[in-house]
Amino acid sequence: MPGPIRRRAEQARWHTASQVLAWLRENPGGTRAALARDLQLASGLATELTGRLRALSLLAETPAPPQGRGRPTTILGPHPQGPVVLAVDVRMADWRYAVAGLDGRPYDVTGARHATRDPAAVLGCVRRALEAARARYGDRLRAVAVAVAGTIHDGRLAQSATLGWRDVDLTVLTAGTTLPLLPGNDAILAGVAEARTGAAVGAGAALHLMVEVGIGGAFTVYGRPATGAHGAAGEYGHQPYGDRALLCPCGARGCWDLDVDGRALARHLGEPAPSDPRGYARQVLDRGDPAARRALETVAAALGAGIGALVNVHDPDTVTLGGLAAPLRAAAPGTFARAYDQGLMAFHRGQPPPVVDAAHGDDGALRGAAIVALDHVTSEAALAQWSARSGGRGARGSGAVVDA
Amino acid sequence: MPGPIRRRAEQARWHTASQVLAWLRENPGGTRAALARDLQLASGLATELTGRLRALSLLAETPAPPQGRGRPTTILGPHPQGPVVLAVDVRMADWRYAVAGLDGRPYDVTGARHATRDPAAVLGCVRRALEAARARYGDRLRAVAVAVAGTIHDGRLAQSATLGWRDVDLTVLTAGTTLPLLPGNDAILAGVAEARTGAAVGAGAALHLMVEVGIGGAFTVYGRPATGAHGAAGEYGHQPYGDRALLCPCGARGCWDLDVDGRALARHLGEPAPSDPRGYARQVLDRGDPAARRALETVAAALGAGIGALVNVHDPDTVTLGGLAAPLRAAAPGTFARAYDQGLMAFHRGQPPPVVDAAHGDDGALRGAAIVALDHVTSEAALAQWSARSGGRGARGSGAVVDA
DNA sequence: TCCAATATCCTCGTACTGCGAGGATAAGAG
DNA sequence: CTCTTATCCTCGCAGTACGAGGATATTGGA
Repeated sequence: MPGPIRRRAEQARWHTASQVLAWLRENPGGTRAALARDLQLASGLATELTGRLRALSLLAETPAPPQGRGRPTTILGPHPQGPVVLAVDVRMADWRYAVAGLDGRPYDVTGARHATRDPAAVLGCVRRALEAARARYGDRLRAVAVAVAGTIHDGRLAQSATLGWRDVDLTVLTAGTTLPLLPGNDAILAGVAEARTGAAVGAGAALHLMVEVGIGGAFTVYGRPATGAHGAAGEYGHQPYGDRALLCPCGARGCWDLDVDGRALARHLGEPAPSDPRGYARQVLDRGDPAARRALETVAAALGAGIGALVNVHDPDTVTLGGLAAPLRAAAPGTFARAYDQGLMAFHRGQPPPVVDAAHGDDGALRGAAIVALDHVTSEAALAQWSARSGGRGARGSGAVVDA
Repeated sequence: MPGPIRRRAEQARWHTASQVLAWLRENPGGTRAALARDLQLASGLATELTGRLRALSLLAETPAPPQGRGRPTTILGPHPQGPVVLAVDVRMADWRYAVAGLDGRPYDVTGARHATRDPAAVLGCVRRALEAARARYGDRLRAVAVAVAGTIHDGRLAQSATLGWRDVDLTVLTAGTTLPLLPGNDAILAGVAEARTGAAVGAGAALHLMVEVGIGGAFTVYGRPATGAHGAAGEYGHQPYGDRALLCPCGARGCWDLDVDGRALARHLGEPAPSDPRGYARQVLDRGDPAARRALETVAAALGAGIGALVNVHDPDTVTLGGLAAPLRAAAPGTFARAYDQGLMAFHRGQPPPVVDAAHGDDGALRGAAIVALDHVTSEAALAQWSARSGGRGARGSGAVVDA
């Protein structure tokens, strides 16, 4: 078995606790009895575990409303003094952030438009939000995840066509703190959100595609993204599925990017390249004239054909469409479906993976960031740290619920 | 944490044992002291574990030749009565099989040409080999892995251009037995072998590409292949990187397949489509005339460009070339390198993943099959089964080496 | 030849996690 | 008020892992 071999001693004891917290996020509002059933915990262990986690401020138990006969159970939830994470999404025109506790529900979602798109200025705003969260939550703040509309490479933002940034160091966000920083591509994080809590729940292997300016995406396996060696995987927009005559800003030729967004629509309509391809595309989608419809057909065909090709690569259970991809398909569903089918290898055509619209809309990346940060916080190593912080572990026994 | 939640009770106790056996395969001929160091086992635990595994016929310990001062340690190896697996590789013109023990070294490699390519006849031959192994090894035979030059989909062979098969049920190989059958695409398994024991050792994320008839490949993360939902991932040959005017037998247009193998060479040379594209390509590689060289340049460019595109998708640490891919690159290294570079997104060009020739040559798929089968056999669940078979688990203590 | 140094092995007491039986508890149903 | 049902808590037991301390086997040098 390859991969990093972990030091067992300090982590093994947190394995089950980590599973419990993971279950809590997958089953918000779940009861303790359901937990014991799902995880196949012996009744005694359920008592001990919940008691321990309660003592560590990781879990809160509130009496559940009785539902039929039998002794009533308790509802599990995040502890009011438990760890929280900060999730940030830096987008083209604005940025947003939210705090999330162990149940995964983001709260205090706040946002602002960029005053200027200068990297230092934008990151300064994010840093201030982080400092505010640190002031408010103190030691409870355990991780920061940042979704960016651009390519991440070894923790740096290698490039962003959307923001016009190149090689920006993101570690300044947490410099001087011990907070773990988890930067990620927005499309990848949106894919994570779809796979965990969105339209691809239940799919083991899921492909998410998101059109904004160009196209990004993510392939997830059981909700974990394939990020590659440096976190730069999923650059589907730079697959040469398109017209080789077209030169992409990325330096390659025939990039799919150029065939599926507002720039493609403008080209097909014989109009000048739009400065805001996303807004332009939304506007073309609202037009009803035949020329616009023809352009949309062409783009939907390019989208469908490329998705078929990516299904050949990844063999997903489900494909989800985010951003403009959903309305672009909706504008020409028949053309899309035909192109998709024709892009598939024959044996896929019997039962092609369903292509469904994303469930999280614009919130995908933010939610994905929260998920990734919480994954980090509920890892065995992080739980061991948290436990050390709050001074030793919960005592055995004495598991009586002292009520909320 | 997503993914199938496993029943802990019966498997937890085999976790460390599974790690030990995995270590054994990664460190053939390793000593017990090295094991304890690498896995950070307490000295007492190392004694108990090796003793237990020895009692279960999973491990053999032989006195190590003393190397310096200090009490000599023992060399760990597979037990002579330990479990074995059967690895099979079904190729275009022939098929081969081998037996492997827990150290992963295949032995008794045997092969034969196909008398006929009829699926039933070929599978009959494999089945007879399997029966022979069952007769010889009895209960010690614990898994069978079969590499096939074709697309696997939910355990069936969906299609094979190489063999000319369509929708062949492979479960007949083990029907009537309780042996687990692990079918796999040959390129994927060769990629596993490169990642674990070949040219991509040490690379976390590795991309393997193999040209024979068309092109197949695998993306592996820490030696585990991304197989997709049905095992059909990695069909890079059917990416529309090529000329849209060309119709592929798979039903799609512009498949990369058609640009990188013997069929492409024949097309560029104005010769009729070869019945044996692989042999034809080898022959063109041996010709020195300018026309052949031009054709090889074109194919090398198509190969390099496509690999660049796939690096954009997967972001691997290393790329390995198997089958004809290595000589095709060698025939026009400059052209290949340029096309590769131009296919990459700009930020990859600073430190592009190295493209290296595969280390296992023709043995890759067979070795990969052995690796996958041994992964299965050393899984926690399989070890629990093996232990039940040999009647209870090894006694505690009394760990003295009774010498080989 | 004998002794110190070294590296490893084995033994044993301790700690912690997890199991599962048995009884206690809190509701609804009649 | 009692029976049924579902859940919770207590408690003894089993298994894995830790780590200290001593035993053991070899080399190198006196």
